[in-house]
Order: sequence, then structure tokens, then C-alpha cells
Amino acid sequence: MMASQETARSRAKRAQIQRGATRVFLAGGFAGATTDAIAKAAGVSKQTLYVYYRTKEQLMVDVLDTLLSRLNRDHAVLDAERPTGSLSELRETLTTLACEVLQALTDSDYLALARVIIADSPQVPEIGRLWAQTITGGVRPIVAELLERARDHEVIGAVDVEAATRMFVGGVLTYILPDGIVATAGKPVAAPPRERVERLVDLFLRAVSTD
Amino acid sequence: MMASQETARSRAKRAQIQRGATRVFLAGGFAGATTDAIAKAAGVSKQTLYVYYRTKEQLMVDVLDTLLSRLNRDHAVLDAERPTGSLSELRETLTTLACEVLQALTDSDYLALARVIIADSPQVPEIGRLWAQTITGGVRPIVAELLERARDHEVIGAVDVEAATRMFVGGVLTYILPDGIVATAGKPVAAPPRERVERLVDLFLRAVSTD
DNA sequence: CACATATCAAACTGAACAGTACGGTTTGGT
DNA sequence: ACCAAACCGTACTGTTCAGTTTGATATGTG
Repeated sequence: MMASQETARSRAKRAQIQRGATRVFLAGGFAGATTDAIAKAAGVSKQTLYVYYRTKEQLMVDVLDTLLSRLNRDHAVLDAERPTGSLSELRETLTTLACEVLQALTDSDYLALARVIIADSPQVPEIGRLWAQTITGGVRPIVAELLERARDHEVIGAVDVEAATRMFVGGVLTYILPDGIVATAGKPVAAPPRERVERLVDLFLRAVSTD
Repeated sequence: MMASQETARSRAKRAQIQRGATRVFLAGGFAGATTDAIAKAAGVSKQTLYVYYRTKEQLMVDVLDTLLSRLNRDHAVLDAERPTGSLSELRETLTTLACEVLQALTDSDYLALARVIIADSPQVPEIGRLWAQTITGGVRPIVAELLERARDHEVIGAVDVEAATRMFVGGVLTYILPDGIVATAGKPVAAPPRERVERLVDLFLRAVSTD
């Protein structure tokens, strides 16, 4: 039996710790998370915590890294080839994309994740690097690619794709930010009704349509 | 001599404390700010701190309240009647407005302020309330008013003003967010060159123009 | 000057908390 | 069954920090 081997057992324990730690970190950030609370939430002794992670900081970085990777996987799904062959197809694609993103942001813990990253990046610099690597890319390139494809097929005019992307993504995000990111006691943010998104898309299409 | 009177002297001391505390809070948030550091930064004894404020939390709320009020005053300046009588006037107005907002956000401590509010609103609920009261209004109503005026004068078409406002404001803000809000060591965000903003405005005007 | 009020520096108190030590218990392989 | 590694609960250590206490000094007022 070798030492420092990643057995099935140890992998499971590590995952168990991650799950508990995720809950605690998302709820209260770095400062608000005590190692006792994490151990309890994970159903693990504090000692074991320190067998798998050298410090609380290292544990947090690992948790955020995992969450951001998962989020990236989800984005990859969003990236799946979407039809942009005609104007009505593009309209449908953009509307659905926007609704999915808004839904994901309001449904899941992504807003809490963003809040924690924003809150703790000054104290835990590694977090800022994670953000830059995974999020800064974000939804924007996906939309930009869609628009470029549509432009190449002359579904939309020869517009400035970068500006168009910013307008669309920014417009959609105003439904969640800035209010969603600040914790206002007990008032969860809701995604706007599809109808609103449709009106936004329609307006957007006026800007990029061939005249 | 009455007790609990707000003399000139006490007003000055309170302001002195606020200035020091502002620096420390913006730099490190609630958890990162020690009362010793605040006292030192303000050039005041710790004791005096507690004469003017009952707790660290109360001090922070006061500091943020002051900063947000000041920010609101600045917005009031932005709100000053701007010409929207013709399409070229509207273009100029929107471009200038966007540039000013971006400049203010990158120049000043507003990004740090936003970061602190986002970071600490879960722990200090009063902060969330301040945010909701002052920021949630924000730039959006100003732009909405501009657009309504322009629409009434038939400078732009009968568009959905709410959607249009979101598209414009959101598009502008993508230049600062999300990257500006996360502390990435030593890389300050810069406002985009005016030319970029102009292209965004032009695209926007295509969306809202009378056909 | 006498007296009150404001301020200061420094030391103290009590609580919270990261990380460790320890002795007992479970688990899984052989 | 036997052993070793993994794990558990609890208690401990050292530090950090909000808020207080103390006792001295400055400031201004009648």
C-alpha cells in the first residue's frame, strides 16, 4: 500500500468535504466560514479537514475552482451549435439563450458564487486569477460567435459585432444586476418573463438587421 | 452647555473619523478593517471613535451612507437637462453621458465602494437597504427620461423605452463589469476610448431610430 | 485660576477562531 | 482474527480583535 495515493476512498472523502465547504463558503464567504462549521456541514472531523487541505484558504480556492469549472461546463452546453440561418431562427436562438442564462443565474448559486468571489478576491488573490481565467471569457464570446455567423450568412447587417455583443449581453444582464448581486434580506431576484426578453431581442434585432 | 449638542468641534471630529474610516473600509471591507487601523488612519484615539459611534458596524453604515449620498449628488449633476432635440444632439448627449459615467467609475473609489457593498451586505443587512434606496435607481432612470423626451419629440421611434434603456446602460457597463469589480492584483480597469463608446451609441441609435 | 469637557495612549478583557494534539473507534485489506 | 490506516470527538494553544477601563493631558469657558 503506497502512501499519498489517490484511492477511491480518499476521493470520496475529498468530495464530501468539498460539498460541505461549498455550502458554508457560499453562504458566508471566507471570513464568515469557520472551519468548525465546514467540518460539521461536511459531516467530517476537523482533523480530517486538515488531512486533505493544508489551510482554510487552500480549501476555499479548491471549492471555487471546482464551481467555476462546473459553470464552464454548463457554458459549453450553451455553446452548442445554435441555428442562426434566418432572422426568425436568430431571434429564437437569442431569446432562448438569454432566458437560459437568466434562469441559471437566478435558480442556482451562481449569484452567491459571484458575490463571494467579488467579496474575497482582495484577501485571497488566487481567486481573482480564477475569475479572470474562467468568467472574463463568459457568455460574451458565445454571443459574439453567434452574431458573426449570422453576419456571414447575411442574416444581419455588417455591424460592429463587438458593440452589438456588448449591447445584447449587457441588456440582458441588467435584469439581474445590480440588484441580484447585493444581498437584500429575503428578496430573491426573479428572472423576467419571457415576453420582456422577447422585446429586448426585437429591439436588438432592429439595430443589427440589414436595412 | 447642553449635552449631546452637535457643536462645530464635534462635527469636525466626526468628519475626521469618517475620512479615516472611509479609507480603511474601502481598502478592506468590514472584516478587513480593524478599529485600531481606523483610529490610526483618522488620527484619533480608539476611545474617541467609540464616543462618536457605538459600534464598528454603525460607523461603517454611516460611512457608506455618506459615500452613497455623495454619489447621488454627482448623479444629480449628470441628470442636468441635456439636449435631445435632434438626432445628432441625442447622439452627443448619450456619448458624453456614457463617457462620464465610465470615467467616474474608473477614476474614483466607486468600484471599491461597490465591491465593499456587495461583499458585506450579507453580514451587515443595513447596507443592502442603503444600496436598494440609492443605487437601484441609478443611471437607468436618467437615460430612460432622456429617451422618453427624445421619443416625444419624435427624434427616435416609438420604441420600448425600458428595453432600450437596458440595452444602452447594459452595453456601457460591460466595459467596466465584470472585470472591474473583482480585485485582480495591480491591474486597474481603464475606461474605453471614446471611439468605442461612439460605435456603441451609433449601433444603439440604429435600434431606436425612426425608420 | 478653577472646573468641565474632549481627547489621548496604553493596557486590559472576553470572545472567536485557525490550526494542533491526543486518545479512542471504525474500516478494509490480508 | 489481526493490523494499519483513516477517521472521530474533544480539548488545547496562540492569536486577533471589538469594545472597555484607566489615568493622564489638552482645551476652552466663566
